[in-house]
Amino acid sequence: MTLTQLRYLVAIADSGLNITLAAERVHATQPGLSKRLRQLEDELGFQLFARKGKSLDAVTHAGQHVLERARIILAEAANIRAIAANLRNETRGELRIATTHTQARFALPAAIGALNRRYPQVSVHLQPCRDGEVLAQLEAGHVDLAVISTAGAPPPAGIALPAYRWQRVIVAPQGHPLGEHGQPPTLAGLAALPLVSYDSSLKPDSSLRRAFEAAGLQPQIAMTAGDADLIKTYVRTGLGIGVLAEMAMLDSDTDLRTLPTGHLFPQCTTWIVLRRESVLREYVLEFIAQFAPQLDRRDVVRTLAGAAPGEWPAVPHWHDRLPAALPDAA
Amino acid sequence: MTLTQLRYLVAIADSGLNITLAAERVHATQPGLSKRLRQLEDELGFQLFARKGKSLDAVTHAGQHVLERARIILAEAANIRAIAANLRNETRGELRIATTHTQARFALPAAIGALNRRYPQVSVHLQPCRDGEVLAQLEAGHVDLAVISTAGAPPPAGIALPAYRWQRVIVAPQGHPLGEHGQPPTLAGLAALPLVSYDSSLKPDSSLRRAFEAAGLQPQIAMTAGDADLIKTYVRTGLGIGVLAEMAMLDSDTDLRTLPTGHLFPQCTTWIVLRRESVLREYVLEFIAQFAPQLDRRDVVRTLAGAAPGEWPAVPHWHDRLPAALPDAA
DNA sequence: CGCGTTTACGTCGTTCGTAACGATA
DNA sequence: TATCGTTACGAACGACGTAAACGCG
Repeated sequence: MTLTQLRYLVAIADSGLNITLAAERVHATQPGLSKRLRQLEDELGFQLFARKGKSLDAVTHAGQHVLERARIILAEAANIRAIAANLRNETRGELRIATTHTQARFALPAAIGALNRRYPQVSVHLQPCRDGEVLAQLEAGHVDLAVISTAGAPPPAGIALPAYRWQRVIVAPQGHPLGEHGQPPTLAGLAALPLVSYDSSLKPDSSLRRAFEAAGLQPQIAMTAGDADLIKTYVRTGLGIGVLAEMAMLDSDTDLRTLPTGHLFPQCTTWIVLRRESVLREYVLEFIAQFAPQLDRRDVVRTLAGAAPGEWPAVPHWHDRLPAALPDAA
Repeated sequence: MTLTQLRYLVAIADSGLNITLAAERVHATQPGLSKRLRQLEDELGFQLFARKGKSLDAVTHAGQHVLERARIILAEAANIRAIAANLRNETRGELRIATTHTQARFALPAAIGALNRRYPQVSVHLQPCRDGEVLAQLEAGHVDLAVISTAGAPPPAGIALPAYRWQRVIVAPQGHPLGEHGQPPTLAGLAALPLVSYDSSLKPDSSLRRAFEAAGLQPQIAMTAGDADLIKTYVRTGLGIGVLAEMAMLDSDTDLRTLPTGHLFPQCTTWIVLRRESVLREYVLEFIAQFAPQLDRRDVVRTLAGAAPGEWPAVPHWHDRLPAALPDAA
C-alpha cells in the first residue's frame, strides 16, 4: 500500500469511476492509474470496484470502507504538508471554499479582498453549491472550508464557527402598496401575495416555510431561484414580493423597497465550517479573522484540535459587522 | 512523502531516537532509515528531530505534530489491511493486549484460551504495564486493545467497554485474628494493621487510599507489589494483611483466609479499551465476546464507528461471569 | 468507429543493502 | 575504542509514459 495508490483510488472514486478523467486530474496517465488500482486490489485481496466488462461499475461495499480510510489518510498527509508550509512561512497556496451563491456574492467579497491584499499569492476557489451539498464537499475533502447558514442549531458536521447573524428582508418594487403606510407586513399579509425566494424555501424543513406553517398559513411561492440577483430581477418585473437575505440588498438597489422581517421569521446564523482535526494554513486563519473578526485565532485553533467548543463571543449582526470586516482599511 | 517514510519516522520516535534500534524493529538497515528520515525532512523543509552532533537529541515541536498525524495515517493504513484480512477470512494474525498483571494472570487466561481454541493461528502478545502506561500503549498504537480497571468513570481515552465488576478482598493468613469471630473488618480496624497491596495504591488518587482518607484514616502500607502473587506470598510470611482484587484468589489458596470488602471500598469496573475508529479483526471481536459475553458484537462495532455509546447491558460481577466466559465448554 | 480499459515494453528514478568513513563519549 | 550516524556505491526493483491491442456501445 502506498500513498500514491490511495490518492489514485480516491481520484477514481471522485471522478465517477472514470479512470481516464481521474488520470487527468492527478496529472498522470490512464494506464498508470489502472495498474496502481489493480496492484492495490491484489495486495488487499478483494475488488475495490465492481466491474462490468472492463469498466468500473460501482464501488464495492468493502471499497466504501477503504475509501473512507483512504480519505482520512490523504487528509492527514495534507495536514502534515500544511504544518510544513506554515512553518516555513509559505505565502503561496490555495483556499477552496464551498458556499451558497448569496454568501459568495454578498458576504465573502470583503473578506476575500482583504485576504488577497495580505496574501496576494493565494488563489481562492469558490465552489458554489446548493445548500445540501456544501457539507458534503467539505467532508469529501474537496474544499478547505464551508460557509453556510442555518436558522438555529449549528450544522451537524465538522467544526462550526458562528460568523454573523442575519435576517430575511422583504423586497418590493417602489410604488408597491405593501407596507406603504408604515404598517409592518404580517405573515398573513405575505401569504396572500405571490412570493419570490430561494430554491431552498421549497424544502419542507426550510425555516421560511415553517414560519408560515406555524401560523397555519400556506405561502404562495410564485418563483424560486438559487440566486439573489435573479430574485431581485423578478421582483422588479412585478412577478411578486421578494423574500431574501438582507446581505443581498445593495445601496444601489434604489428602485426596490426593503422591509425588515424581524417579527416574522427566525434569525439565521452564518457559520464557517471546518473539518475536524484539520490543520489550517496561516492564510486560512487570516480569512477567518477577516470574515468573523469577533473570533479569537487561538480559540479557533484550539477548537479544531478537539478542545470542547467553549463559549464563543457574541455573534454580531450582519450590519454591525461590516466595518470590522475591513480592519486594514481603518 | 511516503508511507515508508512515516513508518520509519514513527519507529525512530518509538525507539527513543535510536535509529539503529528502529532499523532492527522495522527489519531494515540503519542507513536506510537515516536516509529516508533526511529525505522527509528535506521535503517538509524543517527538522523533525533536533540533533546534538550527529545523534538525534529530541523531537522538534513541529515534529510532535507531524508524529501525531503520522500515527493516525499508519493506524488507518492498518485499518485498511484489517478490513482486507477480515474480508478474506484470514485466520492468522496477532492480538496485542496492554494490561496490568492482575488481569493478565487471573482474568484473561480463560478468554485467551478460548480464543486460541477458536483461532489457533492467532498469536497473543500480552504487554504488562503499570496502570498509568496502559492507555499510552494503546494510543501510541503499540497494542490492539487495553484491559484496565477503574473505581468509577470509564478511562478517559478511546472507547471503553465495561467487561465486569469486582471488589477488593482482604487476605490474611489462616489463624490471623482479623475477623475471626464473624465480625466484618472495619476501615479503622484495617488502618491499624500493616497492609500489603498494589503499587498503584500509593498513588494519591488511588481509590483504596481515598476510601481511607474519606474516613479520616491513614493506612499503613507495609509493602506494595505490582503483582498479586507477590502480595499473597508476603501475606503468607506474615508481613501484613493483603488487600487485592478478588480475581486474584484461587481455590488452591487454602492457606489464606479471604474476607469481602463490599462495605469498605468502592466497586471497581474492568474495561476493554479500544482506539476510536479502529477496525477490529474478527478474532478481536471474538476475544471481546469471550471476555465480556454480555456485550453484543454489533453494538461494539457500532460504537467503534463513532455511534453514541448507547446503553450497555448490565455489567456482571466477576464471580457471576465465570461460567459465561467459557460458553464452548458447555 | 469512438471511448475507455488493459497489456506490453523500454526508460528512468528510487530504494535498498553492503562497506567504508566520521563523530562522540 | 565502542557505539551510533552519515556517506558512497552498485544492484535490483518499481513507477512511469508511450504505443498498441482489446471490448463495448
